[in-house]
Amino acid sequence: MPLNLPVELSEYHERLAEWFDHNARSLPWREADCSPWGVMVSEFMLQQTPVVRVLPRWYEWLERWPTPADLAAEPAGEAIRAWGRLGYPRRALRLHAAATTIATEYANEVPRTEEELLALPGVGAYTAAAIASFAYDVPTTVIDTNIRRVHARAFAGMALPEPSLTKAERERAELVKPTDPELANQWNAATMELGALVCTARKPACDACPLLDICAWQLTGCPEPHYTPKGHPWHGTDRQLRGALVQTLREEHGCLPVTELLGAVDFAWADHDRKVQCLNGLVADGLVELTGENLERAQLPS
DNA sequence: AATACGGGGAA
DNA sequence: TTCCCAGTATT
Repeated sequence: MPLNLPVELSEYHERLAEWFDHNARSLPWREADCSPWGVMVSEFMLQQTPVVRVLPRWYEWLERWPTPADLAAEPAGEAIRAWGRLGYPRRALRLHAAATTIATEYANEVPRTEEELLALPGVGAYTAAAIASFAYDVPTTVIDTNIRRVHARAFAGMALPEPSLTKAERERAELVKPTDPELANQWNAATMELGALVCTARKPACDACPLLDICAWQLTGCPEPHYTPKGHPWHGTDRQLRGALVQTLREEHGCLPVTELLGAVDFAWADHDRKVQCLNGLVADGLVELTGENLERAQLPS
């Protein structure tokens, strides 16, 4: 891949490192005394959920469940309840399952290699790389939505990256990463932070960017995106309905008659059949459990 | 390669 | 309203 940069790569590395030193947010999972488990919990919570919403939940979780075994010792339903409204509660279910594996198969220590991490439920390419790099200083290549956007702009002159991650992007990310292991890990964190604070999707603060004069996007006149992202609906969807059902059970400690559960969720667009379908979907996903002689009661998994 | 999967806050 | 957020798993 021809990068054809206006300056040496090391110039990008040095500028971003300098910027990161002065501008990085102080986040608890970045503290030197944060455990790999703390990093892992943060990475699960941060999958599609912004930092500001994650922070309070993260403190609660780490205080209540300081190690994977502490979480594994409780029912999965407690994880779903403590997840609150972070969204995608299956993440809580998978984090609980991953904690169980770590407690039983890894002596309660979060694994260090990407291969082992990838085998855990809820851990994909990004999360495995992030835990390895941030918790264990493994100088691997981390690629998240922020890093993709920074690379697309700074190195390819594009307003936005392609809708889905490409092989070319992965190769480029390898190419631009510092060779020095310590610098590589800082580069991972710094690039992500630049994307979150300055090189944002909506209205980038280019005047505050340390790469302004060497950014390919700037140098080509900030072209518009070559596509328009398609938003996905929310109101009237199964996801809204499922979310309301789970939230009802979250607030209800213990079990609830199914009729009462369905009655508690009142959307004009959702008839009884639709609610039943969604409830069954939640049961199939392991997010809800039916109990009683005729499965007439519902609860979070015990 | 597409789609399902939550939820809230900013523009 | 629309778009975005430290994505993953399934089809």
